[in-house]
Amino acid sequence: MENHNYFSPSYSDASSGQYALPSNAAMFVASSTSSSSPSLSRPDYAKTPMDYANVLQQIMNISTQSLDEAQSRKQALNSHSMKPALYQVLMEIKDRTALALRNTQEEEPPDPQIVRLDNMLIAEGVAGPEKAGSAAANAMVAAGVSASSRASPGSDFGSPIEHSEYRNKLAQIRQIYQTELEKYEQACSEFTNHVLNLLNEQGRTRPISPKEIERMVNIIHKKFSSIQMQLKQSTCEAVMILRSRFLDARRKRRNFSKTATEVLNEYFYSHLSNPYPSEEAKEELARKCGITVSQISNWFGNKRIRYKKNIGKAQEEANM
DNA sequence: CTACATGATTGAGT
DNA sequence: ACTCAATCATGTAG
Repeated sequence: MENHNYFSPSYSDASSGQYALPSNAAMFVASSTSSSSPSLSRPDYAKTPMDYANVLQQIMNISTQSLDEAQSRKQALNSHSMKPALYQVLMEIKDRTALALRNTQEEEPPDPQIVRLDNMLIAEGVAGPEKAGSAAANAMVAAGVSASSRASPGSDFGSPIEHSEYRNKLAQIRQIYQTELEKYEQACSEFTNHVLNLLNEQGRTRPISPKEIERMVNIIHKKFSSIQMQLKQSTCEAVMILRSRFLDARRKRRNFSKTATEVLNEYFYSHLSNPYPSEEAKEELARKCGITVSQISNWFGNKRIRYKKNIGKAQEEANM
């Protein structure tokens, strides 16, 4: 109850000092003691230039005060019975003004870009649940289909090596991605905690509403998620490069088996007058050779053009 | 390593 | 949708 009168002795070292309080401190005293001490309830502390001079003088004097004295004053102020109520009011005002303005353009939930990257990483088996190899295999099949028509998985000799190599690299990327992600998350929560502590600390000397804190946390998370997006972006790129390195059939071309070429050549030369197999014939050949229909089409396309070229060359030579 | 063979891709033409 | 022609990128024989 005698909290409020502790302001007066030290601040009134000049002449008429008992009103010369910092403005908020004055409000404090005024609101809590309006009836008991009428002189304090009047906000006339800044009525004359002299009062301003007083305030300034007192501010200047702060540096000469002893630490203990300042501490004890701080404590007294903090434990003032009206402080929570005052802070409550200030917080509400803050929420209604500044924060309300900025709240309007928040809440734009998941960034489509990051969703896209997430989906891709999950599809590639980099993010999401580990499926012990099958993820990589699935990714391979998917890649094959999307890249264009690919060979049937079973008949490709040499592919087991590719698979395991691809899996290894993918696992490596996955590993890096996850440790990095963990690091970011840790840093994020560390930083968030730090800020929360700071805000809690400051909450004792200035009004900070829970909403404000929440907003701050949101901002932090947004910043960190933009960093995460970069990580995801580069991981996606790495996967893409890996994919093109190992899955692009053009890069890892395998010659067809000897028997397959024999079968194809046999068909070609026995239908030399019209080397255009029908859809059914292609399917038949594909079955016999253990390759896909589109590979058959490729082969015949290449064969026709190259046969023609060879014939032309041979005739040129014959003419000479 | 070079030169040629070969499967796949691309773009134009129909 | 299919073919042709050119081209790419690898496989392989010398």
